[in-house]
Amino acid sequence: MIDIKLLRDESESTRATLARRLSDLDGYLDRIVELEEQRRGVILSAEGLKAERNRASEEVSRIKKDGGDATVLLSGLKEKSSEIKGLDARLKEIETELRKKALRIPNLPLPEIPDGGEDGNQILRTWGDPPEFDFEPKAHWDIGHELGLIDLPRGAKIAGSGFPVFTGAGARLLRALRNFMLDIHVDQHGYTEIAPPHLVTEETALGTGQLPDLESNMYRTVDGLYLIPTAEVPVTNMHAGEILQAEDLPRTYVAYTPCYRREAGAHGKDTRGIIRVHQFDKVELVRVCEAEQSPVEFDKILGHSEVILQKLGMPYRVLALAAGDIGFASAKTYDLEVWAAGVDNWLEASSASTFTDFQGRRANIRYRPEGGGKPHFCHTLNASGVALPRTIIALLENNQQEDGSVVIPEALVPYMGVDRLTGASS
RNA sequence: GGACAGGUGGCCGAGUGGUUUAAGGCGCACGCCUGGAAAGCGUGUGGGCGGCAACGUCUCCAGGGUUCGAAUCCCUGCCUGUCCGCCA
Repeated sequence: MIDIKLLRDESESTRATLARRLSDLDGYLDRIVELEEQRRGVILSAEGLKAERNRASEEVSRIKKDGGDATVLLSGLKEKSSEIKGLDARLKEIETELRKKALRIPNLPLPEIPDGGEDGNQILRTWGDPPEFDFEPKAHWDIGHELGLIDLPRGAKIAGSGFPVFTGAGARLLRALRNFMLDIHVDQHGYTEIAPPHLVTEETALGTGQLPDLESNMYRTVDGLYLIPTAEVPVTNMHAGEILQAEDLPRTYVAYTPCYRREAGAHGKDTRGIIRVHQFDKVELVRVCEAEQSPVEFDKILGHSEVILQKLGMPYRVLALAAGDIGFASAKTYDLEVWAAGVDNWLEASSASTFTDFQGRRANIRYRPEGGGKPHFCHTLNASGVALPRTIIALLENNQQEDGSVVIPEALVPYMGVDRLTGASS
């Protein structure tokens, strides 16, 4: 959520920063500032009256105690009281609209990120070399079908397109990758493992910023709960409404969960196979830290994601997203795109973001500074560590052999139990 | 799902309409005492909003209502506990 004081006191620079997102918010911002002024005016009048009422009430109490008659005083109070009630109702209206509007303002992009929309994204560096083949590499949907790993038609039969079924060694591969990633993040990077609920309340989805912006991208149950689109949502919100101690920060969490995305109207290009699906598995990293620490924390969390791809030997590149391309809640996002030889493309396998105090403000996650003092909003960060389907795509496509088999990366062999997928076991 | 009992500050706990602008205790912080510590004594100790500040105001699970005035009375919801039912 935007800090309305910023909008009020540093209006021009704040508006200029928001304008980097390339969406027109001026009307909204004007209305917010207007409402904020009204709000303060009403508070001023209401509180003045309340102070008078409280003093008079004390007086009534004293008179009654002494056995006196307070009738005269009471008749005047009745009017005052209804006036207060009116102002309070008005205040509530204003605050409701103000909150509704403010919740739709995206986060302020950090100064260092590139300008522009998707075209402004910058490739910062590349790790590893795309593999060379003496034959025409196949796409993962063919490999997955031939080796009996992925059954798309049956998934479509059960739940519709975009719901893959993993079978045999394919299912084992998911399990192996999940455990491999969790082990690294827990044992080597020091994250606390979390197994969160997969359904969350509306308030929770508001806290991390999926609502109201991405309403159409989430599955909603008849009970009003939402299926999580990422573990970020339940995990970050664990601390909603809490005041943490600075010395307990950063809090670092890793969670494996399925992710559910409606992805309305996403048919067509780049959606074949399991590139873009309605349900997929992901290992997610979340860090909650003090405000000053978030730049350092960003480098850490990004590095932790990279380790996974490096250990799996997957070529990838790091993309700095432009201000017009980052997500609603993000202040800065780097994507890790993994190379996939069969589809001949870079695929986003991880997205690392810092949300500065945006989510902290929405979910009311605060910390008390060392040495005491008023609480501050926490900064939150997350990164995929990493998403499974695109890792599987890269693994199958990059490691395929001319005989149709797929070599398992060495680091994953202990988890898979075999060093090669041949289709024999599926 | 049904019945009953509850939800008060960091924690325990008192409080059934008016100095509760929340008693008391624990914890914590500071001070006194001490060679040092413990004990003891004293002082302080939540959050939000408005205000340059003084200060004001709100906050006893949440939201409505009654009243001049609500932690306290009424309604709705959420959560917790116990028992029963159902169930992986």
